[in-house]
Amino acid sequence: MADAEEGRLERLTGMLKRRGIILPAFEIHGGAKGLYDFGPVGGRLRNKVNQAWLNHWISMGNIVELSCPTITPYAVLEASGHVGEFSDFMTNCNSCEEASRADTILEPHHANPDSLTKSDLQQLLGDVNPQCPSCGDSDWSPIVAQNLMFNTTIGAGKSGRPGFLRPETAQGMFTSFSSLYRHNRERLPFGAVQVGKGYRNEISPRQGMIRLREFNMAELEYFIDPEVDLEHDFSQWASLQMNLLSESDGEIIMSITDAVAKGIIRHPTVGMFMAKTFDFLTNIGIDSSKLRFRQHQSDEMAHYASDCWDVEILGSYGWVECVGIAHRGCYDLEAHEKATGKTLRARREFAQPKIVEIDGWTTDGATAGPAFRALAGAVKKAVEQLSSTCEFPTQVTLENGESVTVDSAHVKRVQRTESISGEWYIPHVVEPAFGIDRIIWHLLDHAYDESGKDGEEYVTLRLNESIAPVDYCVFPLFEKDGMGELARDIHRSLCSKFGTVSIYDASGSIGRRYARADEIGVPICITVDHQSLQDNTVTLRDRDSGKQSRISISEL
RNA sequence: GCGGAUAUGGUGAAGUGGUAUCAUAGGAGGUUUCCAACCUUUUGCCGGGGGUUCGACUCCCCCUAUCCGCACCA
Repeated sequence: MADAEEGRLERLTGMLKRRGIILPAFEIHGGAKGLYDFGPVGGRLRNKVNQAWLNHWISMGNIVELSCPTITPYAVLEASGHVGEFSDFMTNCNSCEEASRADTILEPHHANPDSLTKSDLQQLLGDVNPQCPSCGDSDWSPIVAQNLMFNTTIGAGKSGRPGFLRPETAQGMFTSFSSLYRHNRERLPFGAVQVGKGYRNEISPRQGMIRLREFNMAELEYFIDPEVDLEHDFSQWASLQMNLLSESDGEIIMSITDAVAKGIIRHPTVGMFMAKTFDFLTNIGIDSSKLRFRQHQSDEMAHYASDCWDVEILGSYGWVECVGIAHRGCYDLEAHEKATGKTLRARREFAQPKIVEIDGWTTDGATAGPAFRALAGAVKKAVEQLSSTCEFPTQVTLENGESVTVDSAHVKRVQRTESISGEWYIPHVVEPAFGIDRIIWHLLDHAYDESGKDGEEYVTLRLNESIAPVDYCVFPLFEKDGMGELARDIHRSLCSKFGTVSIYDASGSIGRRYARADEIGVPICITVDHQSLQDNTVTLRDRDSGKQSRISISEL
């Protein structure tokens, strides 16, 4: 069984290469690890999957599409935590030049070296001075952070600023929050989607398209008010049993509706995106029996996340994570706020304005200014903290620790009633993130059917019509007597329709041409024969059933 | 990054210290050709770089890529 599966995987990748779907990139120069081409057929496939994905989310009505640069300044990814999180700290042995990870060689000397900062590690390395695992010497170079992101310089020469190729598309959507907020008339919830390239300089790309250095990702950021319980209508998924691997209950079969009701899915909006993700994947042709949701363990989730579910799809490489749906809290917007000092918030109006009685003190600028000079600002702050019953003169302690005497001439009473109509808050984010390459791989894997009609070796790629890269093949039964010309006319007229792709093929026997079309998953083949010349009808042949029907050319 | 295996037409394979064989696919022509039919003809390959040798696809070294473990990781 394993051998048969192995053979299948090789035949599948061979076919993908032979037919121009997925190929190793730059092969004539020896190739490059972790980089793939989508070929003349695959390019269109990728595009259709991207478009289906965009359409699926934009149809929600409150989701907009963004396109942000892949080149990203250092500061953005520093704020997001990627500069720190995506790093390994490396040190070189000065004797044998062997590179080692600092946290690995310090493992015997610290409970959790992974948690240390660079300078802590450097300190510990100097104190312990461990032996090189390779040559036994103890002479280490300074620690350098080796990041899994691709470095680049934005600009030339001295004006160049450090940057990276983005490791995910999400950050651009967070940094665009203000624009999104304005566009959506300052009302939550709303979302933004983006499909595009991401880059990670993986130590070891493996397993074909499963781990790449440049990959296609599609991410959605859905901004919500944490204090509003969104109403999601789960009724359409109520009877749909899902394969769930939950953190507390293990493997269970349950509808998403029930899992949300029981609190297994901790947030209804996460549940809603899980259900809609299921719809998307099955709509484009992922086999629902080879799909499951796996909840992250608490220690596996990023510290800021409150719930995270992966969609795993079963294929030739086993269960592979293809989508992650995470409740990220306010982490991202807050991180960019902290780093920039800009406000990335939404406003929440109170049902009833809050009436606040203010009764206290402030300074009188005319007297306090000359009296306290440079300290006047700090004195004002301190005085505004004083109770309304305070009596002057009094000693106040300033921020810098100094103590000054404030007397009644420096202050004035403040008594007023304020009505506060609302407040600003940092929205929370639910993020479904899709690995498009991995999804495409599984679409192909699930669609690849080697079962010939009579036990013969015959390949059909049973791709869903919505993503099939070629819509029609047009064949003249013979390329003579005018059949070729008629077939070319039909081909041209199909191609001129928006979004329709047709292939004209007149070489080889008709059976061979059907076989070629089946192998790249063309749903419908159109054949022009002698009868076509007389009555303007053609044969339509359906890929999956093989059934033929005659229809008039005008009905195509 | 460590260990192991591999690298020959587009694809899948065979083989040799003296430039390569087979199947399949592709092009052209023929055949009333509807599920990889047939006939003729044609195109196309030793991953890259060094070394040994009169001569290297073959032997040696390095590199690159692929696959499998380990490690790492959306």
